[in-house]
Amino acid sequence: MRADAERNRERVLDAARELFAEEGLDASTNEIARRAGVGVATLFRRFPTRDDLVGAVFADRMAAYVAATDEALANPDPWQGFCGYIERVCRMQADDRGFADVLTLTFPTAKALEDDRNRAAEALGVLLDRAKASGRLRQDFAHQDVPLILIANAGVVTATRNAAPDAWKRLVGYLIQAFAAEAAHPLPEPPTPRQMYRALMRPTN
Amino acid sequence: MRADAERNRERVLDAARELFAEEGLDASTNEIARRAGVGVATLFRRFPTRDDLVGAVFADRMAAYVAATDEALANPDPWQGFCGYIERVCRMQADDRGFADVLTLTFPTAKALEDDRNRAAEALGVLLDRAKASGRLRQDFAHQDVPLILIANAGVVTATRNAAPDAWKRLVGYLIQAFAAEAAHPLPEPPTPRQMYRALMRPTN
DNA sequence: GGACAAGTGGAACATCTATTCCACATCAAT
DNA sequence: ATTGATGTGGAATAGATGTTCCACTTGTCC
Repeated sequence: MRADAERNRERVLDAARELFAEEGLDASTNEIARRAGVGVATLFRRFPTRDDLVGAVFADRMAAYVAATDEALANPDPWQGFCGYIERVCRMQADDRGFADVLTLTFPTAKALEDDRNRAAEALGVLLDRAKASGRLRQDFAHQDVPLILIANAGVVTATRNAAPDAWKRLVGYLIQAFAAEAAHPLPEPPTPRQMYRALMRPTN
Repeated sequence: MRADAERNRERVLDAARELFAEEGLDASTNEIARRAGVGVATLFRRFPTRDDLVGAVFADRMAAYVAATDEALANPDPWQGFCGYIERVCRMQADDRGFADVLTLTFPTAKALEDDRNRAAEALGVLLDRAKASGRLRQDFAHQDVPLILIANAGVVTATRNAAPDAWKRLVGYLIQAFAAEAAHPLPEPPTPRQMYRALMRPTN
């Protein structure tokens, strides 16, 4: 690849990162190209589909997402590890609206990110089991509750981003208290893993 | 107004009610007209702005929303009244995606609905005070937490409507347990009423 | 049944966005 | 410096959607 081409590729990635963070995954390609200071053709030659662009832009964020589970597991206190994980991931959503979309919308989003998502899900299982075994996380907490939280948080983050950028902390604060074993009362059945998978796979919107 | 015109007006309202319920407030005007079996001009003559249409379609839903606070107040148990209210309003969102939008998006939505919203907010204040006085609702619950719940629920409802239509019950179950005084631990500050107002007034999306 | 105000459908216009195309510019190997 | 592969910008195409316009139709009142 020619040196100038590589430079332009980076400029597109930077512009896309910015715009996705501000406006979510549906930022317009023309606007990305404009902000990058290149023609639209340049964008499309490097990233023929939207997925290619999204995959490239969020590769590092997804790596951080996977790393978050590992760090949570590194915490000697299982409950603190769990709480820290939830807070951290929700903060990542608050900091980047595009990333909030990536976490709550699998299709038609980059295959490249899928692997990371699966790896995160696996580590998450261990984290939850450990927290339950410690007695602090309620026994009826389900894996599927995690994407449920992420979806709820994504809604709050999107709606309050400008007017009340910390509102999500309040929601997460309530939820974490509800997850504590001491607060446990019977709950409605969680969605099945398959249902939740399909919800995440829904075509945009 | 001519009799046939009145008939067409009803057909437009019915079609809009259906489409808004299925697809949310951003259903296309052309599609509404098509489903109603009338030309687009007919729709626009009766409802020159989107607001006029939205206001007419959701007038009765908003009335039901106001009535929900009254019914909650009619419940002799303040805590049950509160819980029933939250569940009921969230169910209304789940049953009608357009209504979920109306509740979480003030602008550019119908002025006509604004009055109802304010009336509901007033009755809600009484409901919350009563529930707190009973000792079952935590003292640090804020008025602003109600729209926060509605926003979170709207996100879940929108995302899981097809794949896991009951997922919202799980979220609401957790939240209600977190609202119980017995579970109370310190929380992040709630957004100010003014912040929350501005979040609801955000231009669509 | 005739007249005319009221009402109508759908074409037309204005925007917006994604995507493709191509005449021209630039790089880098020689 | 030449050359040709590589890369470029922006105009053009295509497909949505909201909104307006107007030649034609229909209801209603006499």
